[in-house]
Parts: sequence; structure tokens; C-alpha cells
Amino acid sequence: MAQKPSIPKGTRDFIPAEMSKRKYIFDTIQSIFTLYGYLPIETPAMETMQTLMGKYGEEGDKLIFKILNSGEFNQGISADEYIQASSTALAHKICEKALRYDLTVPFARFVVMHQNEIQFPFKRYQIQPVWRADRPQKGRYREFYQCDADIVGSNSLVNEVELVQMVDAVFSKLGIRVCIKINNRKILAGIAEVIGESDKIIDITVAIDKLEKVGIENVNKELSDKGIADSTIAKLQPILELHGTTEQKLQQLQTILQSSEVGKQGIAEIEYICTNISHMSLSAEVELDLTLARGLNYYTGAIFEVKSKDVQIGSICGGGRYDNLTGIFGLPGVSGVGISFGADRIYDVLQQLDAYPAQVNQTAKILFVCFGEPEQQQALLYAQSIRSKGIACDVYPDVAKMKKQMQYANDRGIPYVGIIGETELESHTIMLKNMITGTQEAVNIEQCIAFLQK
RNA sequence: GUGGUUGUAGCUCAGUUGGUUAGAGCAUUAGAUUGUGGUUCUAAGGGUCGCCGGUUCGAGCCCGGUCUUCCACCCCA
Repeated sequence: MAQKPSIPKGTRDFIPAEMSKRKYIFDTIQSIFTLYGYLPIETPAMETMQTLMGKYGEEGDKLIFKILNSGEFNQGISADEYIQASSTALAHKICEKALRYDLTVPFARFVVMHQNEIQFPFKRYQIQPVWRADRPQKGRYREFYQCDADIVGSNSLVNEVELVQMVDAVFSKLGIRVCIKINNRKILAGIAEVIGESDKIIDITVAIDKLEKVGIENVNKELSDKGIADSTIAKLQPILELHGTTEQKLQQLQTILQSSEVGKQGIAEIEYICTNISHMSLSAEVELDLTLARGLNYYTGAIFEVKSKDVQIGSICGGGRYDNLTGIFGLPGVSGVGISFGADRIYDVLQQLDAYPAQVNQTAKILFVCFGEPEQQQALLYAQSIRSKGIACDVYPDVAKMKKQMQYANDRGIPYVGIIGETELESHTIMLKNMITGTQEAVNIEQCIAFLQK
């Protein structure tokens, strides 16, 4: 026998039962995106190395899947070079393409390349897989889908407000209780400025990001490991210990960040977003979380992260404002803000909550069960007229035992079965059986259609 | 990338200090039932015990390597 087949680490197959659930998630997200006026685009699975490298920080570069050049990729590399070069330097020599790591950077590239074909402000959505050479864990895969909605070419905070609204719409439609955490990079910058460590802002945010997880002592320890003076860490304490409602937190921040222009700007932005949201009676909880940092280093303004309240799985959605992402590709002055839904994690959450609507597993509404070939031919005609009314209909393709045909309907959750035998054929009727109640009655095709349309 | 963990039928798992032909439940297929599914009963198919090597008269069990799974870190959807 041949060797057992396998698929690469961190990838998955999806059987029909899983696909219909996944499709339900994608369709829900897509319908909301469309509802808010976003337009679809797609970009290639692979980008040039140049486009991707250096956009996600040093760690990110390592997690990008590189594609080996085709043909004689090792030509022009000496043995010395091969042994001595760092793996990234070597990668640049033998790879000119890589798999996309997210949808935001390819989108920035897209905007620059198509700047004369699109009108700003440009709202796009994109639902495609991305790849990361991460070590897999629960809710962490090497191939997974992102569902992104971004708007570029507008500085207005209205966009941020609308994104929060959209996040709320998606999760309430899916029936997932969530907490939307918001923060602002400018506030984080302000904090760094106030304590006099502006150049260490990355280290500081990475450290305080872990507050909830490891506790304040460990955060302080990490800060001091990173070479931040104890007196400076002491200045940070009142910020880490902030609590109360969003209004109260903002009020306290006002005084702490008094001397920082950026900081005050960040506060004003958050205030604008929060006041507007408060008028909208969202079902999700919105919370200002100063420990929210988000690793991607291209965010410059508001940042968002969404967590499920009932399932622990990390964030299921995240995003923020990036002021100059297209600048790297030669188009400065275009601000963007966007949000990304992690469909695979949302799937895991729904799976754990068992919160799928019943019709997700339904294929056809009616199955024709026939006893012989003449009956089948009649069923094909009936099926055609039922389908013409937009009702999903299936005809069992083989002349098989009734039990087998009924079981087919049962396994697939088909709610009605139309039985056709000699008697029905003669009287031009269908024995319409309800598979849930078990009752049945003889009807003609018009009655049958009318019944199914109800 | 670092440290740990897991692997026996499609799935969930048994398998005695190393000892004949590796088991169960569920699932699948067929029959009981030639015009009626879910329940029940009967039977069948399905395993190079993740893979490669070693120790041994003998390995599912012991040892080494490798791959995979899951977990923590890193980072993140």
C-alpha cells in the first residue's frame, strides 16, 4: 500500500459539514461589509519579497513563508555564501516571492498600484487566506482566512465609529457576545513622552500589553530588564492602575498626559469615538483598555481588538488606523483605518458555543424518492419546476431501496421527501412526506410548490 | 525560534513486568424489512500500532532519531 498521505503542519481540510458552517460565517461578514458600502477586491496569494519584508518587524519577517525560486535557484551562490549568509540574506538571494502574511500590506500595495483607477475615500473588503510560519496551537493555524474591511484616503474619525458599529453588527448577527477593546497609539506615545522614554515606546507597549496575563510585578520586571529606570517605572504605575468607567479613565488621563500634545490628541480621538458610540446602543461592550498595544508596528492612531466573552481563544478581530502605510510604496499622505475578522477563530468560538442556526446544515428542501426509471423521469420534470421557483431540490440519482433513499434525506437534514411510485405516476401526484413529523399526503405539483414556498 | 507534551481502525479510547492471530463503542456497508427514514437485532469490511533505526529468541510496550498533535514562551487572527 502507498504511504499514508498527509497535509502540512498547521493546515486543514474541510469536509462539507464544516464548509457550510464556514460559509455561513463568511456570508454573514460579507453581507455586513456590503451593507456598509465596502467593495470587494482580491490580490494574489503571493507577493514579491520586497513588498512583504520589513513591514511586520523582525519577528514578522521570520514568520513569512518564502517561495523558493523555480529553476536553478542556487546558481550564482558560492558554497561560502551558502554557509555564511544569514538565513534572511540567503532567503533574499533564492526567493523573490512569498505568501501573503496579512491582507493590509498587500492592500496598501494595491492602492498605490491602482491609485488612478480608484476614487478616494476608498472602502474595500477582502476575504482571503493568509499564511504564517508560526508554530500552530489552538486557534492558531499556518493557513487561515482574514476578512478585512479598510477605508483609505479619509482622516475622519467617522470611519472609526463606523468600524466599531460594523464589528458590533457582525457579532450580534452571529450571536457571539463580545467585548470591543479600544485604545490609541497616540495615548501610548503620550505616556512614553510623559515618563521621558519616547524612544522605548515599543518595549513599553509590549510589556504593558501583558498586564492582564502576567500581573503588574512581572510587567515591571520586564520593563526594568529592558533597561528602563526604576524611577521611570514608578511614574508608570498610576497609569497601569487606572480603573473605572471609560469616562473616568479618560478624565484621569487628561491630567496625567497634560504636558503631551500627542497624548491629548489621542484622548480627544477616543472621546469622539466613545461619545458617538454611546448614542448607538450597541449590544457589544466597548471598553477603553490602555494595555491594548497590538504588535503590528504600522498602527498610528486608534486600535481595536475584539474578544469573545464566553470562549477563551485570543482576539477574534482586530484593527486600527495607520497613517502612512502607502508611503512605503511611494504614495505618501494617504491615511487608512481598517478591521480584520479572524474567521477561523470565529468558527472555533461558534463551534464551542454550538451557536449555528439550524438551516446551516440543510442542503435541499425536498428530495425525490423514486421506485423506477419512469418515476425518475417524472421527478426530473417536477424538480425542474420546483427549482425554477428558487427552491433547492434534489433527486436521488439511483434506483435504490426506499430505506436507502430515505436515509439519504435524513442524513442531510432534508425536511421533505417526495415519493413517486406507480400509483403516483398514474394519478399525477406526489406523496409529500414531512421528515420531521412523519406525516404525508398526496398532492399535485402545483400544491407541492405552493406548500414548499410557504 | 525555545521548553514540554501527544500518536493504536474514519472518530473516541482499551491493550497486564516485553510473549501466539492487537480489542471495544460509535461511524461505514449489507441483511432482518420487494411502498417509508431516525429505534432495535444480525453480520461484514476496515490496523505495516505515526515513520526510520536500535536492543531482544521475541517490541504496540524498552532506547535513539524524525514527523505530527496539543500546551507554555515569543508573537498573533
